Amino acid sequence: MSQLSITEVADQVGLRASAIRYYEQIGLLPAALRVTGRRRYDASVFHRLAIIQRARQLSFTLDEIRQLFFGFGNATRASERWRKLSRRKLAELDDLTGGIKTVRRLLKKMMRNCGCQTLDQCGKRIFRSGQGEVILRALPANRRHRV
Amino acid sequence: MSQLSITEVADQVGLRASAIRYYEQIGLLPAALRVTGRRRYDASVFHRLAIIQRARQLSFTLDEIRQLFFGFGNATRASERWRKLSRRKLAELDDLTGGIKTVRRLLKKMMRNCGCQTLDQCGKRIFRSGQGEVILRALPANRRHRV
DNA sequence: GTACAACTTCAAGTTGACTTTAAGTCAAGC
DNA sequence: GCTTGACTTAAAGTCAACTTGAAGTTGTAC
Repeated sequence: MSQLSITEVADQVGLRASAIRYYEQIGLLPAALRVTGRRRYDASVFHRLAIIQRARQLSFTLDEIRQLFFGFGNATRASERWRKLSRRKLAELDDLTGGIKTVRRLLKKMMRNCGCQTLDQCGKRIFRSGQGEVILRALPANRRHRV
Repeated sequence: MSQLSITEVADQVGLRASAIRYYEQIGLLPAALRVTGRRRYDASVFHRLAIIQRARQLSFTLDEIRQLFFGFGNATRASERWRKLSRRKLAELDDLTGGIKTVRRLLKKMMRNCGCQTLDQCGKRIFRSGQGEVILRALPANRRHRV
């Protein structure tokens, strides 16, 4: 019964087969059983993939998901693992939100105050006023790229 | 007087020489005057770079900065160019902020509600509950990487 | 017996904004 | 004449998370 091909699994969870192979390759999924060379899956792969996809949805990187699986002592409860990683991620999101707010403020200021005819005028003004730094750290993209 | 080497320019604006060469290569900076093969700059490069750096700070991509310079009719005022691009960027940031809020909500929910002992338990629950999609589009990183 | 689909592996390609490296050029100082 | 240092170019490397491509294998359908 529970002998699904990689394509069947991929279709059911909305991933490409290549993504599943990739997850196996980087150790996020255990090496699947092979039958005459082809991967065969049982239902347990859906639980693993559900965690991975939920974690991706929570903006965790594959590396962080690896930490979720393997970065804790064996006795550490799943809930504690999630909480630890989630706290870190919330802090990251706070940073990012702060950066976005700063950028929004600057954008609005630019829209309000710039009356330059030419970009060269603009450049001179900006140059004279010196420039501040805003460092934005980006969210892991979480894209479904379906190319 | 106004004959600066690429390193002098780079140091003054806090970029690497390689970044300036790269900007020239992709057409963001006009090809610099060469004296026996070496680039020589006058003060005007600072105005160009000031715009580029301010735009980067506003989270514009190099491609968007190219639009700022070359994507408008010659008669279009600088202020109007900025406003058009800024409006678009603000909309992007709104999307991103929305995505972040969703992720924050989900992270907190996970922290509150998960009491799983094992990740497999977790996986089963998540799998049974089906999964929603959150697509986050990331900010251009704006990093000073100074490796 | 052979065509075909569906898989396999391994390597290389994608994106953006650069950096790094390799190999070469040039003027100045000794 | 030779070294040094600052530059030049073109090409390749970086990061993440995959995808794509090439070349090969397998079981089944005709």
